[in-house]
Amino acid sequence: MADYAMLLMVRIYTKPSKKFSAHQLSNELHLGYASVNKLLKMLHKSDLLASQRGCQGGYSACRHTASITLSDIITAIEGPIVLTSCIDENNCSIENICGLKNRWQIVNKAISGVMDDITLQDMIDNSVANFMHITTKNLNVEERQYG
Amino acid sequence: MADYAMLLMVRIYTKPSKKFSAHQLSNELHLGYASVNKLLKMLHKSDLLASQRGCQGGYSACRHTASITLSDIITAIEGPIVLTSCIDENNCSIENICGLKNRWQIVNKAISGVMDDITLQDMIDNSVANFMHITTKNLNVEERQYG
DNA sequence: TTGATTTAGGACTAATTTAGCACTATATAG
DNA sequence: CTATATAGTGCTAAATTAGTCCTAAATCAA
Repeated sequence: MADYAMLLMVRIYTKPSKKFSAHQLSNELHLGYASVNKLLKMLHKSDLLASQRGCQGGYSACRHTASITLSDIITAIEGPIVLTSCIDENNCSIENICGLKNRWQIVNKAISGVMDDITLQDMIDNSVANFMHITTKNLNVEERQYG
Repeated sequence: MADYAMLLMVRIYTKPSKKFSAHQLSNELHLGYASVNKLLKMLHKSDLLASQRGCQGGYSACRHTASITLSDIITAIEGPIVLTSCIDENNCSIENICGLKNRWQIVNKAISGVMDDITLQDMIDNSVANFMHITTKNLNVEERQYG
């Protein structure tokens, strides 16, 4: 679902001055109306979209694309990013036996960190350059395949 | 489940010369026998553990801890790491409308890359030093909280 | 004011996924 | 031969998730 949400965000933020109704987006992107409707509500609740009710209303951009991260969008739809249950909950029955909690926390921060680095602007701009800070920092991505 | 698998791996690879039966690990780590049994089979199938059947048999280390990554363990239990369905499957019905596939691929590689950088050795060693290459490269982790 | 449109919010249902369990076969040591 | 322990497969139940539905509230236009 988070990928649908990203698609909606890209569509709306590509034309920041326009208002988009759920019906319109559903038709344009060939996604089910009910799901689109629900996702838009969630994105608005997390302050990632402005909304206006009533006739001629709809959803629209409300922030700068560079200030919205992949993390923000995923969190809005799926809740906090947690690799293991021991991180945000305190219900791990084997916490004292396991002893890996602090290391999982670091791993989790590393993953979240990557998602914090990727902005909506990166997703809107279809150029490799916008991803260089990700690709060169973390891994061996062969850039030509995205050129 | 992947976190349980990691726990099993850490336990077994901490004493590489020993053989561990599923019953023994289940008791020691307070995890259900059936689940432990299943996970060990999967880890063996992915060549992350050696196994010996029969009386006095069990599972044991079969590789170097530095050559086993978090990626390996997660993949063994949960299959390929894919953020979005468009990445490994070809069943996305809106692929031509969406246009974000190549960017999702990069994001996915970034996440996988982090997990490729973390080894079983990192998880076994309970020191911050072993995670420095992750923490300093990717993000603003406050190191003191893990000291 | 009335009606059409469109979001807000919550509840409910159906589908999928996942965890947990059971059973049979195979291998090994004593 | 027997007890132990993994290998492999299939099934069941639980939990999660996707998708639907309904009612309320806001806005615009006739």
